[in-house]
Amino acid sequence: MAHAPRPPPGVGAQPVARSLGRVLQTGDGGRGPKRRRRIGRPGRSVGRPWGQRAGWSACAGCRRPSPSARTPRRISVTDRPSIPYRFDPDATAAGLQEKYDGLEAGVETGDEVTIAGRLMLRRGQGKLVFGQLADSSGRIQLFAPADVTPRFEDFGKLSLGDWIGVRGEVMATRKGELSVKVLEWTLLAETRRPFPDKWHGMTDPDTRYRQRYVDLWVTEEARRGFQLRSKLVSLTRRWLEDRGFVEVETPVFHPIPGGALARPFTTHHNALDQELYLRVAPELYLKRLIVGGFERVFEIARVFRNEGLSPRHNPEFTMLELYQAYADWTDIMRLVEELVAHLATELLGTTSITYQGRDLDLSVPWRRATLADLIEEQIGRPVGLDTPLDELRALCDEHDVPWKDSYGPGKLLLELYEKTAEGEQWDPVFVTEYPIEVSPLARPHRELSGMTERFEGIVAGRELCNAFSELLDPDDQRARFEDQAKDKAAGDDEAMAVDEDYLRALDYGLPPTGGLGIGIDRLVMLLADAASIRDVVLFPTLRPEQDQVSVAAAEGGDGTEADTDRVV
RNA sequence: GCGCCUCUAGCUCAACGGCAGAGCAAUGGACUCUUAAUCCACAGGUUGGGGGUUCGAAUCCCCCGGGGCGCACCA
Repeated sequence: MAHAPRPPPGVGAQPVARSLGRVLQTGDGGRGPKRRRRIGRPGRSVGRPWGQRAGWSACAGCRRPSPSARTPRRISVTDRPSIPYRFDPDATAAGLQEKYDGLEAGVETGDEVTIAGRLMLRRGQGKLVFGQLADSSGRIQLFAPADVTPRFEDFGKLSLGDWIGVRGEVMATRKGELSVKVLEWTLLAETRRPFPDKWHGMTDPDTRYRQRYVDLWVTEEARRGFQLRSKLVSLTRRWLEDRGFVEVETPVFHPIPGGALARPFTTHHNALDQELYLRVAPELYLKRLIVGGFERVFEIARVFRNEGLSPRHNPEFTMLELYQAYADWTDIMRLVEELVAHLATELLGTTSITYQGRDLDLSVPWRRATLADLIEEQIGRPVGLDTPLDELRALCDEHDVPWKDSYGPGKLLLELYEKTAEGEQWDPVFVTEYPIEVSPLARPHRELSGMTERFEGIVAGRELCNAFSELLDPDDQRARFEDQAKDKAAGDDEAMAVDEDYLRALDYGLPPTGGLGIGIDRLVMLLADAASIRDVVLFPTLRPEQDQVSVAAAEGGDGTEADTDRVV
């Protein structure tokens, strides 16, 4: 009710106020609950779910237009106390659907339950109202006959989207629809804004991302995706803990950004008067922990990269990184394929999945192929680190791969691979043997000079993980850092800096270690069949809405110079 | 950052140089078994913002803003 958009101030409020007053009047007229539920802590009587409310009738003359919403208030400030402080549902929609599955049409069970949720559909039938209540588990029909449901008139006037609590009897209608016959009900929250079309829902991506709270109620797939994400993370933790991995938390603020080739966000700590970077990877801290004696560690780390947005990139995203002492890259390959197959089996019941309409086989073992082999598959010519620079450059030109004079053969190979081969992969493949030149933290290959024991897992044409036998040698690491620093000095924003403390840690001795980083968002995309990373990130990074920017500007400025360094 | 597309009622969409419309939601009413209920009535708009062309602009052009996709960068 009262959802006419943009009403003139003060108009349209009267009838609404009156009916609303009734909605809030919870007098039970002799039809009180059989068992009064006690809520609040023992000894205190803070609001009773079905009890009388004081003050509701005072609202008729005090209505005024809502300051923010386009729709007028239906509950005045003085009415607010009639919303109970607690509510105790003892059943869920899905739980009832499961428990009473197959209940015969017309049966009244005599079982009373208390449920709560949003009213998502409503169908009036004169002296009978049908509703559909949605909670986090699912939906169930409400059955409200005039001679049974208290404040029947008001029940029929509830807005789609209102939260209500209901006590009622489990029954099946004559048509066989499982329902709860409403014996008591109370308003738990009104919606002052109309919900989107009950059939078409919400399709505008911008609105879905900005107002995820609405999207989650109206878009089934959205809920499913995020539930899957939650389960995936939980299963991953359990799986790793079962294998002796210890979960840790390392700093988000890094004095020296490291662990990945990426542009960091910068910020400033006032008390330390210190520039800090938001981490682009937790890698160097986790390897310090191996030095410190944690033999198997992992972190599910939110990381931040100051780079473009795309359907596959969000500036903040979640990486699982893990490090296992005494393991090498082959151990990590097995770990990755087993973990992913385990997650697919647990979440989807199979390793034969469909992604974006195309079959995808995640079953173990995954294919192994060298980076050079995959390039050759695409361009029909063998290449390697010993291919003359001129030839590699010519090949790049031939395949529209841009290159710079500073690129050595390793970088040229990587560029060729990424532009010609990576996107062509579909079923999982471990791409092995990355050049040292492009792998500043990976240990040199035990047999091939110029190469590292590094691999990436590619699934559905995109990188899912990056892993290697870790570089142990402090002198080699220092040399690699210095090469990176040279690039950085030459203007490469993504190059690493020399991290003296990390080198000191290596001086104390890092044992042979296998390490891994998996993009959790992309893994969820794969298993949730999501086309965009924004479908698996609850609140993806967006340009702020205009009026929010002005609010932020007005509230900012506490006089410190840090204001100019705010990370946006 | 560049290119293409897009923005119309709360939501989903029409109208594509000639009176801005429909369905759902809302509002008033009818209905005791509905399933996106149905039926009657009623209301709802600075067509993202600004400028221009035109007798006339939601429609064509320019600028600005939001978003989507692609490229670039990356995971």
